[in-house]
Amino acid sequence: MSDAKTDTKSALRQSKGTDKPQLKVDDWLDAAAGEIAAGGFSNLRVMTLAKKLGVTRGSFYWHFRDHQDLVQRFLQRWRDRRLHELQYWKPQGGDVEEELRHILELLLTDASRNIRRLQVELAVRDFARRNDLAAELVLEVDESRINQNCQLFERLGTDPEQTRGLSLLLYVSIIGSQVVLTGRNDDADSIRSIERMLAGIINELRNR
Amino acid sequence: MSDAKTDTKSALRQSKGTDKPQLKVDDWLDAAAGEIAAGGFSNLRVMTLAKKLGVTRGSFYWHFRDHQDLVQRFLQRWRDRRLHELQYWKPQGGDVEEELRHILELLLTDASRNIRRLQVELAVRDFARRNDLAAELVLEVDESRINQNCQLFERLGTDPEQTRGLSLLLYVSIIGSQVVLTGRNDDADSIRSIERMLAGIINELRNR
DNA sequence: AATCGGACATACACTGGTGTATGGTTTTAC
DNA sequence: GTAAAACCATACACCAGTGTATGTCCGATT
Repeated sequence: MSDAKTDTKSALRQSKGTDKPQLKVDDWLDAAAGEIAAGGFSNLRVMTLAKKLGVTRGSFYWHFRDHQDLVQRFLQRWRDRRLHELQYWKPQGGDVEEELRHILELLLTDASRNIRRLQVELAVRDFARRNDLAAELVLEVDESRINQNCQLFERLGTDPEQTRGLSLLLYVSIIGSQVVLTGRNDDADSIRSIERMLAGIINELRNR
Repeated sequence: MSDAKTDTKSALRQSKGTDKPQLKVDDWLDAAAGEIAAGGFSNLRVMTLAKKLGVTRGSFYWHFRDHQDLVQRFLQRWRDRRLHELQYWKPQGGDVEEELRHILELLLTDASRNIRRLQVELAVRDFARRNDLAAELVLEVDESRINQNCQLFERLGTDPEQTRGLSLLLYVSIIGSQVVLTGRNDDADSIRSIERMLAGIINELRNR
């Protein structure tokens, strides 16, 4: 009996690869991202994660204090990454027209490509409606991204009075199109349509 | 013992009011709306509903087959109501400017007033990402509302080529602003800002 | 080579939630 | 006013999931 157990165990270890990559916290968080993307935060089960990673829950409770600890660390990592990726865009200072087109492409079309990141973001956003920490972090991220937009429009020479409004409109349009259009058959077409619309509007307002 | 029981029971009935309004299906669905608004579909517990309504789960399982039945009927009622309320706006055919302003007011500012309806809508939308029926119904509602917008812009004499794009933009902006801005301190201000922005844009496009 | 801590397994207790069976009590219809 | 139907209570079996305590293996350090 105990022999059989040992057999299956070692076999399992081998099947997981000759290298035995012991799990780090980030591995758990990555797996959590999968679950959250698939079914939201309410679908985040410790058992499921463990099964998915090929270990038992005993491992989990070594890395994390409890379920809530997992959630909090996940949220914090999410915020850190979202804030960090903003720094990455800033330079690029060349032609304004080109940049605008590029930004829109990046924000709308490209964002709907890596569906995983998008699903997670929507899940976090939904979770923020009933979790204080999530709400706080989402607020922080939103604020940063809207400010980013403001800086963009300032550089494009938009009427300063309209800068904030335009930034807001752009942002809510992006989020809205993600919420409404993702996973539809006319997905790409509609996004293109909105993208052209926004580009037209911004040009219109600049040339006045 | 049985006397005591009967006493407490009758007392309880009295405490619930001299009229003893036996529950109908819609009562359960209304209560469900409350739970869903507060914590999403994953927060929809039969026990909680029963406690909230002052009855036991025995009542629930008379009205509904099971938990899933509750969810399905709730979704269907939601769709029916959303589709029905669209009919209610249609006429109003007077001044175009006035109507535009009115529509925007209605869609943005007014919508954020009755927070309950909004919370439910967001919850349904989130649920639609992992439930086929919800996804189907949300799609249906979205389609109808976007078409509604199209009809509006056609009546306003917008360039027919841009009608669809503008309708989409308006819709995703509304949903987006609901997702992003609800429950913030600068809630109303930002919504106003977006509202003015959209009004300006639409006017701009019409006068060309 | 002995040990010590990191990483995981196993087993148990406990909670919260569903579904079902059965019986009791109101309402309604006639 | 009574019988049927609608409505609700009680009690049980059952499951999924968490948390915890304790045991085990394995690699690195000295």
